[in-house]
Amino acid sequence: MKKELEKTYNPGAIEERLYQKWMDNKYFHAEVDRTKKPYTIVIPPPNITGKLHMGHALDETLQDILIRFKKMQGFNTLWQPGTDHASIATEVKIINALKEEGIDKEDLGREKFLERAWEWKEEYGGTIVSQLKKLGSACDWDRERFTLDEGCSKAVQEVFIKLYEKGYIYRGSRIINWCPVCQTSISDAEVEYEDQAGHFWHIKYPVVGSDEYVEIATTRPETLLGDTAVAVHPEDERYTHLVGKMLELPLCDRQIPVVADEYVDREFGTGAVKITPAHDPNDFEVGKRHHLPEINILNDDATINQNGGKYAGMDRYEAREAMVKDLEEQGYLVKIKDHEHNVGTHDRCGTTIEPMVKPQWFVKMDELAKPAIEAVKNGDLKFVPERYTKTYLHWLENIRDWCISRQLWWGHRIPAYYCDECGEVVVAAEAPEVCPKCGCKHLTQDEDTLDTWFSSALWPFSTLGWPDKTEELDYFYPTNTLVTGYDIIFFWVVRMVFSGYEHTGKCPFDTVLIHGLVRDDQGRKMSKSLGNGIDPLEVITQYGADALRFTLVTGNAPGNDMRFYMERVEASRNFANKIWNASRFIMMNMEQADFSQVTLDDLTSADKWILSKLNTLAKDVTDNMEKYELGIAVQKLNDFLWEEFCDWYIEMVKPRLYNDEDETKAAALWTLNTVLTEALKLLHPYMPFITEEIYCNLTDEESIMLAKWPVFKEEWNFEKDEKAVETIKEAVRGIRNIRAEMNVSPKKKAQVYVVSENVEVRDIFEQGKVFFATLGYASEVIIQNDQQGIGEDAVSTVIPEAVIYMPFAELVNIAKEKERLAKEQKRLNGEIKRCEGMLGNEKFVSKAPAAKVQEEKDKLAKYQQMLEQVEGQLARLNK
RNA sequence: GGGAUCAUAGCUCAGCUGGGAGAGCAUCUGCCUUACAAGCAGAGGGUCACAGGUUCGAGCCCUGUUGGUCCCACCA
Repeated sequence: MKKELEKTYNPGAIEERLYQKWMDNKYFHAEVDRTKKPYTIVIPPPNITGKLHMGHALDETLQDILIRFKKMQGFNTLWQPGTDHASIATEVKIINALKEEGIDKEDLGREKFLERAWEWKEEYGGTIVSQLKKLGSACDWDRERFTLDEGCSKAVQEVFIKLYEKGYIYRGSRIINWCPVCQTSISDAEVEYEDQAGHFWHIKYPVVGSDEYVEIATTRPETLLGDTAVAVHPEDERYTHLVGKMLELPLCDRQIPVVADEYVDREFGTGAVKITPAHDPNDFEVGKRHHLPEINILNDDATINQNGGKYAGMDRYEAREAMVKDLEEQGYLVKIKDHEHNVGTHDRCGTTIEPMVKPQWFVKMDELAKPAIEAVKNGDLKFVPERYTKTYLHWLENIRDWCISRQLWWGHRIPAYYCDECGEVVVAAEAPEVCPKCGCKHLTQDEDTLDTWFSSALWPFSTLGWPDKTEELDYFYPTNTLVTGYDIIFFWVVRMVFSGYEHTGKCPFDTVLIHGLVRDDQGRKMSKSLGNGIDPLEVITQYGADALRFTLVTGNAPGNDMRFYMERVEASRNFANKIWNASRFIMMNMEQADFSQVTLDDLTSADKWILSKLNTLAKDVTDNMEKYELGIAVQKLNDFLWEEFCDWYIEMVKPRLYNDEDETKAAALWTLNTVLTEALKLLHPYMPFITEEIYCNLTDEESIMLAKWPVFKEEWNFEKDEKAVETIKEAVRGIRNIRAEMNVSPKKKAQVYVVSENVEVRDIFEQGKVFFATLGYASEVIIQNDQQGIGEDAVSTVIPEAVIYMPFAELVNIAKEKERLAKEQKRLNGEIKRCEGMLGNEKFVSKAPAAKVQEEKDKLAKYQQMLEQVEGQLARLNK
């Protein structure tokens, strides 16, 4: 007994139930099964601080589509889920939460702070997961992981020690990016540059023992306190005589040398550059070359430290103001010019970063980058779309060492121990009991934790059990497709690839599917500050997860940004409703006849036509999906289901369904049922909920997730019938067109004469007679080979090989009809001219493929024949 | 400064290896036709940014121009 469906599709009523069913039945769960080929995706782990946003929704939808598709294709699919501890993002949130309670992080202490952090993780870490479930994500939740869980931590430790022993991880005092608000170092990738309106302060540095002075220009006058030289270009004649001389550093009781360095651009500014090795990356390099001292003038919160004399204690910007004032008063300030410059900010908090020299841990990148570069060159790794290969390569080929230590508590603590006595550094999994060098027992672990991306870099294999040699790792790794946004290629993709090669010897995935950003209706980034974000959960509540998913893959090519607005979701919802109602219609009719004995021989042309179309659809959709052209695939599904299946096939079949005497009724039902079932399977990856609900009601099968992916079947390929039905469609469209233009009421039925001299065409119409009643408002269809019995007042439409006549008598507006025919005449003449032009071109005929030439010849014949008919009609009316 | 990318219907976007321009929304005209008005039928609307080139043939390939977006880069 088939259940009846409700009149409109109500996603809220079924989504939760179906997801629960999938979970209960363990459809998402994967086990090692050597008889099947694996297909694996690791989820880009969302931050535990996160709330589901549109970016996630897009990312997860793409992955879910691939997983469901591959599962139906027979792969043993694993979608490995999990979350990221997101060290800095989370730590900041917890600090803020503590602040509200009036608690300071330092006062609380590391241990207690971490307790709070774990509590916090338990409380909020589950939110994002429950939200992912609402989308329908077929993740294997039994295997859920966390970047800070035991296994992942073990992997991190293993990697750190291994790289340290290999000399790829080192500790050193180098210039790093410092965030004065978050009070931690950050990597180059985390610095976001933005153009800011600023100034150029021109300042005089007097030459010692002379009246001369050197004028320098700076955008950061406060760094003057840390200057240890002024550099000029070695070939700059303005300054050559000063090289080696000493300058008086204004406001400070110090003298600094003039050095010559090729780094200086003579054309820029005054051609003389103040060198502050401790607070500028370039100056740092210059300082190293000239053995200049590094004077740190900043505290960790970017206030001036004791090296700043009277300015000590001031904030960096306060000090700037005060110093400029003093410089002016003392006559050192030459001028102030407006100047736009690039300022580095911390991508998390927007604070202007301060370059500082600090002891930090780094990963040496040159060797590690090599296999990652090789991977795309030898084809082991492929980007979709391909253009992102360049982005990836460019970054790797210009990579600098990666600063991995962070002055944070929430994260993997660096497994390095320092001897309090002799300063020996020990890197080990366990704290050493005694110092291996001096034997004392006083060792202190490094206070710092690792960059959060250090652990995510290992995600594809740490989640599968690495460093242990697990069955899962052996079977599911390397994974297949990685789906992520172009904005984290540097942060994550690059690091996973070189980590994969280094630690497992393999590329962690073969394809990276890159998607763009989801923007608002005006093309702006969705952001909290703008308040223009659309909450995916609200969209799901209002329109259903299927509609949201459908929207996110429709009309978009891989790697492109998309605009998101509610009208698009409504269109998707309408499509879901269309499927729902078509299914409802079919199910209502199913019980009226037994179609279990129907064979292909029983099918009519219409049945074969739609079956054949479905067959092609299965092939096309599969091809598109294998090429990651999901937007195209979904468009084809939409067109097939809505136009071909609903608007044409179902309408064509109705007369047969409503007539119990009709011998082909069972065949119609069989076809309706078969085509719908197969089409639902093709649609399932995109709209998992509605397809599951209908499929189960329709078939009594357990789940569409267990169904086999439809493939092209030679026995469902009916070219002749496809052609025949297309001819009928053409005729019906012609009839409708005339009626609409003549303003004939749908209530007024009319006779339809089909005149064709071609027996085969007459035969097609003979078989298709039944369709004209409902589709073409025909009261009677007369098919003949001449114009016998057709009144002079009949209107007509010409299609290839046939003319359709409709006697409307009093309704006909002869003038209008002539106009219509004249327009058609003109069109055909144009087409003929085009064909003749091409065929008259000797080069076309000789160089174009023969099939193409033949095609044009056929078209020409067709148009000539039609033109003749149209002109015949005109002549008839002009009589 | 380097690189990527975009410019197609009123709006938002598709257009796969070059072979007669498409969708959704919007607009206009008819229809409550017993699956669906979240619907049906019909219509209008595009020198595919501009200028060259390759080709029998270009929205698609090449060069340049204009305008927009993004990424990278140490110009103090």
